[in-house]
Order: sequence, then C-alpha cells, then structure tokens
Amino acid sequence: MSDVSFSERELDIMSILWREGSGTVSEVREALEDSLGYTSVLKILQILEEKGHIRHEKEGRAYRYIPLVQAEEAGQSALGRVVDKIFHGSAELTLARLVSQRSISAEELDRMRRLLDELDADETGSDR
Amino acid sequence: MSDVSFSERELDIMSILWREGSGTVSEVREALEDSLGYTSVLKILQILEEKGHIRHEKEGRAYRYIPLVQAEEAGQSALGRVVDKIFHGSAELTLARLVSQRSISAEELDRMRRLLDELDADETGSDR
DNA sequence: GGCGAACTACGAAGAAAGGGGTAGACAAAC
DNA sequence: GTTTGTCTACCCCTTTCTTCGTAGTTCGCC
Repeated sequence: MSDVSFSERELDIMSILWREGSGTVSEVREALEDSLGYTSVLKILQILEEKGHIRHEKEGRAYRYIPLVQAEEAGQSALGRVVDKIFHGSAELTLARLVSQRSISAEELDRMRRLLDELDADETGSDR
Repeated sequence: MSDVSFSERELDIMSILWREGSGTVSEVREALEDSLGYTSVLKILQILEEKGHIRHEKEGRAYRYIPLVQAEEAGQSALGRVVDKIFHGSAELTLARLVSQRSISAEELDRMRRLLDELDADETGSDR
C-alpha cells in the first residue's frame, strides 16, 4: 500500500533481515558482503528504525532488529517503479528481461507457466 | 553489462527520454509529473551527461538530450537488484508479484505465456 | 544595431546517504 | 571489586541528490 523505498545500503541490510528473519548489529555486519564498521551498520539500522521499517527488542546486552515492512511489500513498490519508469508499464517487457537475464531451471519455468495459466483461468472464469 | 543505476529524479528524467526518444530541457520539464524549475531540470540533465548516460546535440538555441544507455540495460540491472535483494533471486516470486500488482489484459497474458513457452522450447531443444 | 525571449553556465545551499570514531554503559570473568 | 570485551549513544565528516537563483549568451525581429 504505502510506497516503501530504500537506499542502496538500506536495501542491503533489509535484504539480510528478510532472509534471516531478524538480526543483531553483529549478525547483520557479518552477513553483509562489504565489510563495514560496526557503527556504520548500527547507524543504518537506527535510520531504518526511525523510518519505521524495522523495530528492535533487547536481547541480552544487544538489540535484535526485526523487519516491520515485509519483502513482498517492498518488492511490490520497487517492481512497480521499475515497470512504470523503465518498461513503460509493460509486464510483458519486464518478463522478457526477467527471463533473459538469468538462467531459469526447467522446474521453475514450469511453475511460472502454471502461475500464468491460473491467472488466466481466474480472469476468464470470474467476473473480475 | 555495466551496472547502471539512477537516483529517483534521474530515473524520472531518463524515463521521459526513453519514452520520447530525446528531449530538450523544456520538453522534459513539461513532460515531468512534478513541476520543477528550468534550471533544476537542466542540472539533472547535465549530471546525467557527466555520468555518460546521455549526450546532447545543439538544436537551434537549445540542446537536445539523447539517451546513451538504453532502457533495456537499465531495466536489466534494476530488475536484477530487485530480484536478488528482495525476492531472494527467485524469478518465480518476482513474476508472482508482477502479475498480482496490475491488471493484465488477456492478450498480454497470452503473449507472456508464449514467451515462456518459447524459452522452454529453446532450453530443451538446444544444448544451452 | 539594439531589444527581448529563450537558453546555458556557474555555483550556492539544504537534505539525505554513507562511513566511521570515541566515550560510556554493562555484564561476565576473574 | 576490577578488568575486559561487547554494545549503544552521540557526535563528526565527506559525497551525492535535489532544487534553484543569477549572470551571461545568442538568435530572431523591429
């Protein structure tokens, strides 16, 4: 619903929190590809909290940070921006790029095809 | 190939240039949703040029700005970031979000399905 | 040949992003 | 109880984004 958007670094860190479910500063810091200072990671976590994207609870001496915004929600708006601004709103063009850039297994491709089939069935089957 | 990425405003303006093919400061300014000052738009065009994403040629008294980076290329890397960081690298999850967020016509859906079919044929048909 | 409108160049200035240092709190280990 | 290591709070700094004002250029027109 709301338009969540993250800076590059914020996204790096949200990505880890989504993947792991939660994390302390140290955990996030270690999971990060680039090696950053402790306080730098803490800083971004605090910014994310200030913006309302995550919250923390005390765990021993440390804080454990937990996402409030779900990956799906962030994906929705990030994807929306890309589709609108770059692919002229065309889902088809976007899909074309999506499948051309990475090798997709036959299984995944199959599931993707089925996904579209179901959508088709829904659309023609119901009134909306 | 290279990892092109744009700031929010830069993307707004690139989006217009991609859509229209090219544009002068005035044209871009008028096409922009938010109303910005003339020099603000000029400034961003100059930054984009400095970064090598666009170039200009003289047209009468004005400059006409022309994209050097194609939308497909920018889409590739933007999409890649979204898929990796938010959808855990899953094209399937990404597609699910893509089709759930906007209403897609039966025709478009059909073309999308065919796109996947072709990909499947390529994959099983050849060695790569 | 001077005027006015449309353009660009230059640069200021605030806000956000991005990185980190240091001091102090606190608990475990001794 | 003092030491030591881990954590947070509270700064500072630099770069990039974003917006715009002002000054100067240039072309067409009277």
